[in-house]
Amino acid sequence: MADRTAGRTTSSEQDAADTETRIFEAALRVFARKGRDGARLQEIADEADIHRPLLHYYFRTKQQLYDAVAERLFNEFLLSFDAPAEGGRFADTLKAFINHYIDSVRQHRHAAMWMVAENMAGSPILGEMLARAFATEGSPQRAMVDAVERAVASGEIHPVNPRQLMLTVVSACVFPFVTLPTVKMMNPLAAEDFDAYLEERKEHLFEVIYHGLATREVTHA
Amino acid sequence: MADRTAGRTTSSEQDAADTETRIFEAALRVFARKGRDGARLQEIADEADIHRPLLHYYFRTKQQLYDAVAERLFNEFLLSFDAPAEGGRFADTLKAFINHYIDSVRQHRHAAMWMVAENMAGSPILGEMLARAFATEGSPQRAMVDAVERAVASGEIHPVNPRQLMLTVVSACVFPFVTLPTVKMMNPLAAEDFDAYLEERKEHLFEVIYHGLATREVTHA
DNA sequence: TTATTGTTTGACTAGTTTGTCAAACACTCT
DNA sequence: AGAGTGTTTGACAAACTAGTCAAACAATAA
Repeated sequence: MADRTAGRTTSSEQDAADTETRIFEAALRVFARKGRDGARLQEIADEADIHRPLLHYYFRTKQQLYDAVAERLFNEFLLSFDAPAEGGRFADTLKAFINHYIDSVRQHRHAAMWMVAENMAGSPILGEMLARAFATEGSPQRAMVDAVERAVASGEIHPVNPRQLMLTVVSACVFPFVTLPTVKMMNPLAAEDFDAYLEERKEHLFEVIYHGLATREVTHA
Repeated sequence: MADRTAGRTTSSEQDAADTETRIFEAALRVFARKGRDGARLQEIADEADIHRPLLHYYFRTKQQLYDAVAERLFNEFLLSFDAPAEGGRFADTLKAFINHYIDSVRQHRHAAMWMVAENMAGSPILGEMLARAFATEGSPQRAMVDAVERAVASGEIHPVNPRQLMLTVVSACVFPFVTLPTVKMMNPLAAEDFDAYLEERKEHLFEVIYHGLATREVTHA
């Protein structure tokens, strides 16, 4: 790869940056569609509108291209979350989290599917990144755990394992995108107007998770 | 493939059936591990302990082998569900559904991941099979929808879109298996004793979904 | 202008992988 | 035993694909 100096960007440097970006974005799309093994470098090159050997010039090998795209993608995805507001009812925090998560996955559907594929292939990298995020003071992920614990302490919600809860919420937000064709076939609204369906889903998730299904409150351990 | 007659099975017919079965099971494992594109026919042959051309003798092409395994796998998975009991509280029905679903996915983890991969590749076949199941009088899937509707009518639970609810439950049950490496890294118990973790998860899911997080009941539309 | 540096191109290679085929084999039935 | 059927084997071919390379090209700096 070119060693770009700190000085004024020249037109060739501009071209190079453009090329690299185009490769990057094309690779993102193709890998997301076809998976690492199904993707062909020729298809990526075509989609980036460059000659195939340039892929090797910028990213040595297919695997290195894949890894580079994956790492940036995962980072961007994790960084796309805001920390929940400190004060206020947990109900609002939860609602905001659900809404934000669904919007995020809708916008970064490729990234979400990529991460799932990586997990199914046994890769630990998402786990490592998430573990780092949870260990980082002030990260949105950590803040969410704290918010759950505060809400339990304040008595707003029942005692609950925050990690189980987060997994539940994330599952319910991400899974529909991962199984999109099935969801669209099973739900007329999802097929007609997916955005409207997602709004319905946001409401549903909040109602079920915060208030539960049962009509009368039951004391439970 | 051999046309097996209706008469007494001969030893060669037995051998052939064995071979076919071994191929089938090897293909299941390899495809589940590597995906359709990542899987090599040689690896399947090795794992089945046969010569590679036999794969073509029994299943014309790689794609046909893949399709054959996928179809049987999906069918078995859908058939592995029992219809919920007719009477009794919905709470019990829901609890049984969650427990059964988690156990089912644990046992057929390969199938679940395969179905997710197929969806991510855009395939409609899971949707088609599920749509058929939902349309079939007396199927477990249909029975679950009915149970939800009865529970709403009887006032045991708040009004809820049964399909949204089922998607939520299924998401929360399947997703942890799909993201297993991450789950194990984020939750010590999952890494140490996954079965115990799943028991914890069953409880958590029922509590959250049936009773909700909130400590006091709030009237809502 | 000319040298230098980084980028792009087309041609080529080496390895892999699916799929075919004819011959060898095993088993059953007459 | 011998014919007939279905199964297994080893060798082969055809296609594809990642990766290499040297030469052509473009832009800048001296």
